Amino acid sequence: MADNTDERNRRTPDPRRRSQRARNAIVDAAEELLGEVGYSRLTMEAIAARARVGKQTIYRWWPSKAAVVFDVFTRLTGAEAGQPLPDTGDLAADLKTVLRATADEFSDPAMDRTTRAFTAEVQHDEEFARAVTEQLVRPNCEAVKDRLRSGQAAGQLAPDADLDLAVEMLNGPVNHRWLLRTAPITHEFVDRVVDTVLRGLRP
Amino acid sequence: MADNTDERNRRTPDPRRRSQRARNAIVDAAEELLGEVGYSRLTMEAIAARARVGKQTIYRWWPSKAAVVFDVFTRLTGAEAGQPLPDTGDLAADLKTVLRATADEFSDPAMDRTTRAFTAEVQHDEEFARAVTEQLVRPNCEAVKDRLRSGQAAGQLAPDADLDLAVEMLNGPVNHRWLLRTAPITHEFVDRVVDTVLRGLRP
DNA sequence: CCCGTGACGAGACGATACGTCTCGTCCTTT
DNA sequence: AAAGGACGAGACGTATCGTCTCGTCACGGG
Repeated sequence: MADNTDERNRRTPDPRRRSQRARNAIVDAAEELLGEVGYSRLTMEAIAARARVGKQTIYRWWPSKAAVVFDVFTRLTGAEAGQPLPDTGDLAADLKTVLRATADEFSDPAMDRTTRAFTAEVQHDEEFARAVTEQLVRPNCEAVKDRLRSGQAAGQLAPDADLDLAVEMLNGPVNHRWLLRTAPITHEFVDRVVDTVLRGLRP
Repeated sequence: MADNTDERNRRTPDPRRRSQRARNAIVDAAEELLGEVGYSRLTMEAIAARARVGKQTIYRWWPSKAAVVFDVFTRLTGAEAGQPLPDTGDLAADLKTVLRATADEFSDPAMDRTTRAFTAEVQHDEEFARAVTEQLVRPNCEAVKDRLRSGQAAGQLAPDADLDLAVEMLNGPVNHRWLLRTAPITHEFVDRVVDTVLRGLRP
């Protein structure tokens, strides 16, 4: 406990000296390979080789394969996470806009593969699950909830409507359909989900 | 192409000669180990050792680790898959009964671990996903749909209500909450889901 | 009823990928 | 200018994979 200087140096490298070149090369390589061979056959060694990087450089900055893929994902989704929803005054239309975009993302093969890798990892790594929830899921849910709150204030939802429930009822069906691949996720489908939820929660 | 007798003998062993003892021991061992170390650290070698079985005996009858866990799962859920729902005349009550049972299953640690293993595997194995969908998901959805149809005939749902949509809107939110561990799945939650969906789809 | 086919338990085997480590080089901070 | 440390490269021991090869024994067709 006393003198952990050695250990700290070993465990927490200096971020200021981190090579941005290597970092990008690694995430690039991971993204490419993810598309080529899928998550389960994605290996750290292949990422290192493709990125022309020592394996240690990966392990120095990322604790696991999942963490690397996490960065691939956040770069794909960009700054969009937690972005507030449009507010045109028409609650249904705004929700449809967002959910349609989600549907389109799910239909994009690259995004699909990455998101599945992700979902799988969330299942057997609870720590990773927490990170994903905090940094991606929660912000998005909050953004939707904000828009719902504004709609509620405008009298488009019952004053006592449970907004957390509403969020889950909007996302759940879309997610469920994608997860189990029961049917394609069309705009028509998400539109109907929105309509039904709003109908169920209106004043 | 011509003479594949050798290959056939090798590839398709005689099911009549299959050892029931070995089969049970393997599924038992897999279930135990799944509970002890989790799916990602579950190995074929450990299963074979615990079951006192040659590895080849596992590979002879199951193509993958996922397939073994599939059998663990179907044995846990028992014959319940595809069972018709109760029909007391009160659609909301019947749906709540079933969804509460689902909620309780999700809360059982053993079931939780197995189901997560499952969900993860469904993500990176499309073939496996098909098997799961056909043999577990579809029958359950159909059972719910049947009950909804009967409720629709009784005038409790709009005549033009989309029953496939309804099924997904019932299961989706529960599944979503469990999947992302956003909040505990209480009876109150599933009750509200049922109420909201029925309200959204009533005549 | 008995022979032969083939499933069984056990484990050796080569192949992969893991995560750690050790170099020598070169960049960056002080 | 010096030093510390991140870098690329790859060797290393370990773990697990899926296949294979034994010798044994039980089942089922003749």
